[in-house]
Amino acid sequence: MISSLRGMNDILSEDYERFTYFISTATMVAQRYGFHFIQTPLLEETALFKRSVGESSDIVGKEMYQFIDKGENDVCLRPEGTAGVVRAFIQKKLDRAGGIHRFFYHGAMFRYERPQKGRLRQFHQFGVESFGVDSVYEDAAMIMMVSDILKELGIGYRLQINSLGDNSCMPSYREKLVKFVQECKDGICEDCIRRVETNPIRVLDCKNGACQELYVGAPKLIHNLCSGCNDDFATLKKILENNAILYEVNTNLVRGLDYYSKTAFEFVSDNIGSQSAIAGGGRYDRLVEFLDGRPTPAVGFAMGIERLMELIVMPEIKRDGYYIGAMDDKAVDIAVKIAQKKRKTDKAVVDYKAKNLKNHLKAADKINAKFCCVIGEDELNNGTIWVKDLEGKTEAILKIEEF
RNA sequence: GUGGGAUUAGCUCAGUUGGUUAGAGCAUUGGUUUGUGGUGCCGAGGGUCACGGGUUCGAGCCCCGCAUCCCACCCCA
Repeated sequence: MISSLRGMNDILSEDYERFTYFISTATMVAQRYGFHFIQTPLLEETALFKRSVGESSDIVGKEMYQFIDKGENDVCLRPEGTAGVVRAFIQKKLDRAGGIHRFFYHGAMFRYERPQKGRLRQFHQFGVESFGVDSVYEDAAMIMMVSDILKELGIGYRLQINSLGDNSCMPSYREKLVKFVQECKDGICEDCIRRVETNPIRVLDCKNGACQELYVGAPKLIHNLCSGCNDDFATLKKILENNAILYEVNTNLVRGLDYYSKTAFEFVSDNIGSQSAIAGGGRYDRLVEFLDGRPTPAVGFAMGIERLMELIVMPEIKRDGYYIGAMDDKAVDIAVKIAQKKRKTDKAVVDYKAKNLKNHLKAADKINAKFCCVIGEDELNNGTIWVKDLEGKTEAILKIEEF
């Protein structure tokens, strides 16, 4: 037997119901905020991710499905969604056109990781990207959008926010931090020694307890912001408070992708195990320029659909459509004909096997039909059909041509 | 990539110190009180015990390998 590749799952029946329910809910909310759908390819030039996500990140460093195609191009399956959207934005010259452009997307992402619950090699994200708005109100809108989606789906969460600073305050902070970490170098873990070289900010969210103890006195990003970043962060908190969004400031919150600046946020659930981040995002004002576009402020987020699917409270399934059966083989043809008529507007399922009324009712109940319709001996003789509303428990005998 | 646990019917799981034909519940399916369901009763089908080796007279059970899932690390959504 051939089975699916490790960390790559089929989505069917009940899972698919959840999946589409999520997509339609998230789409509805994104459209309410004025966002438009965008679809970008699953396969992109490897350089796109190296330049945007950053070579120091684990995603690019060791988790990409990368290969040389038949035209000798270095390509890879997208490990995240933002880079492709930004690439499309620039390629369509929307950076030159100016104005505001708001997109949402959803689709498969690929990372060669060791699978776990809530962590797959092929997984799905829903994300939005906003270009051309530098106001921190847009950052807040991102957070409120995620909050709205989660509320619609009945999902509880904790929101953590932080500010990563911008070009005028981040570099000097980084120097300060590197200096601090190098002073306590002897006590820190191997990973942190590597991080100091590659991406020093990442030491802050090291999970190693010994490291964390050493970093208690480390300079905090939040205390080293320039006045612009500081004001924006204060404004962001105020907007969230005004709109009744609960948050906690996590000064160690660092986004895993290099392109973020200023606002960073993460939505966390306590109910799905260790892969607890269900949505994350922030501002990335420098990325468009990095990818050869005109400097354009931007902010966005992404949600992990498989992680959310575990948490979604599905609305109650309502009885729907017609079940049509016969108690005599001679009536099956009539049942099929009726079904074809009903299918112009409704769901109709025919049982091709003659059986007694009780069994028809059982079968109709099993498929959650609203109406159980049966043609028995009497009905066959009179040109009628017996119809029972399984919800209201009322029944009637109708002329077939009137049904 | 590192460490740990699990894998028996479609699903959830029993299976004694290695010993005849591997069980249950649910699901599926047939019958039934001769035209009233979601909640009766009786029956049936369904398993190379993940896969590949080994030890043994004999392996679902012990040993080795391998795959997948789960957990922790790592990473992140």
